[in-house]
Amino acid sequence: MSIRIILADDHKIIRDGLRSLLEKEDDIQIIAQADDGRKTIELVTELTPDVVIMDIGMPGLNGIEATRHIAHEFPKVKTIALSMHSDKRFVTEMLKAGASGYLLKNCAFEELATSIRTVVDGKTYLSPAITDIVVDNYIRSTPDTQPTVYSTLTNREREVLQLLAEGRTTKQIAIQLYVSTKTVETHRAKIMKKLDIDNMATLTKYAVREGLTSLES
Amino acid sequence: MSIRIILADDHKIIRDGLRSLLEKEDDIQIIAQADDGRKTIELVTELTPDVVIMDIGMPGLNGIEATRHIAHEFPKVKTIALSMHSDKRFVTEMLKAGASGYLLKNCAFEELATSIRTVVDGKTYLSPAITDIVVDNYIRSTPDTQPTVYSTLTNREREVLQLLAEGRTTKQIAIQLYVSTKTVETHRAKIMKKLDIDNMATLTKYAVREGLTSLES
DNA sequence: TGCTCAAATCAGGATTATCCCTATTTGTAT
DNA sequence: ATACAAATAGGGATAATCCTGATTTGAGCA
Repeated sequence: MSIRIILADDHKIIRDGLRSLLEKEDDIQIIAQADDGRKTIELVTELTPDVVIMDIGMPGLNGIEATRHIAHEFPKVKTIALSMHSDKRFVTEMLKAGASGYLLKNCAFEELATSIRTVVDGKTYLSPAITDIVVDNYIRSTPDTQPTVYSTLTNREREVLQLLAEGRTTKQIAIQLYVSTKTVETHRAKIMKKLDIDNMATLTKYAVREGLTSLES
Repeated sequence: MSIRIILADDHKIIRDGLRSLLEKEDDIQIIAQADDGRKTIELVTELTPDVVIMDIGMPGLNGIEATRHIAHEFPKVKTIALSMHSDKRFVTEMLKAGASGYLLKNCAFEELATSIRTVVDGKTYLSPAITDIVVDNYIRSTPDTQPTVYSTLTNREREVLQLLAEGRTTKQIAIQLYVSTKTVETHRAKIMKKLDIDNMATLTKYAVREGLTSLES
């Protein structure tokens, strides 16, 4: 009895490629494909597959919401997230939603096959890069709260980060906050250390992703 | 004599999938793969393939710049753009850069195979959705309503901007481009003057909006 | 052919920003 | 009462930035 799989990704050629790869495995069988979250849920309801390979970024209903729904309604159906992002928030949300695996799109095919057999076996499979994030998060987490990257920054640090990401100089920020430039420097250094970022370009992108500033201007 | 192809995409599993699909075609042969623009150029120089399947969004040197370089240095090597975007600006720039084909990632595999044979035959292949854009543009033949990074910045400046927005230091960029740090500084200064931007945060946002770099990482 | 101009390259020197380390004060939770 | 994180800030070394000026190369054109 082979493992029955539904592929969900909004890019057809990627689905085709994955199908072509998976067809080579004797114990794996693609039974359907979907290009958005809603379609995926319909197919799962109809076919109850063993595994869903789920892209995160899909139009309409995204992969995270679809996974949440499937995990709730069909606990036996395992979901493996296939994502371009190693962004912590996506990982966190996807795992909270009930995914049994999380793979990055730059992984090798062997990893996909391995992950499928792993989740069918009732275990969790994560890409190595993802494991790092999850472990890191676990180490930092207290029994009570599950701190996100966002909550690791203090109010003052977020304030400074926002101003930095809006393009202000250290001096301007110091004047605006009525502190010395050295203080602003210290805040920035702590922010960067906490986020493991060492340049303004990456820091700016982080701030945009976190909604602290917009892409405009 | 089969068609010799180089695959360039920064996601390994996508390359694997495409390879798996293309291997089924008797007249098509994958001779190498690359995960960024610079590597692609090196491989083209070394192997002179018939066709390069080129992802647009790659780190370091992006697909548009790589295509421009290849089309100029190796006119016999055909490039097919494989993109998630149907954004007019990407299409325009990719075709201007010298691409012989433009496919959307949600196309069917048959289209990819067809496009390869079409460009080898010396013709141009466009996804239907792309054809609409190009035809629409041709009919109206209006100049671009708003200038993009491609009209205001030189090739070298765009290259530097992309690296800056990816978080590289001046020194790293100088080393990568085999020029002095002073040269990189000059490019950056010119970029900022042209765009009327005076800080890295705003410059990074600009690069993201223009598609030179992604928000991730 | 010679001219012009933009693009790409780089230097010197002055000014700022950043990095790394250390330290004090203050509020808060136990 | 104490322990700890947050906010503040300085000193000194290193690196980036700003401003000015200069050379080379190639493309376009009278």
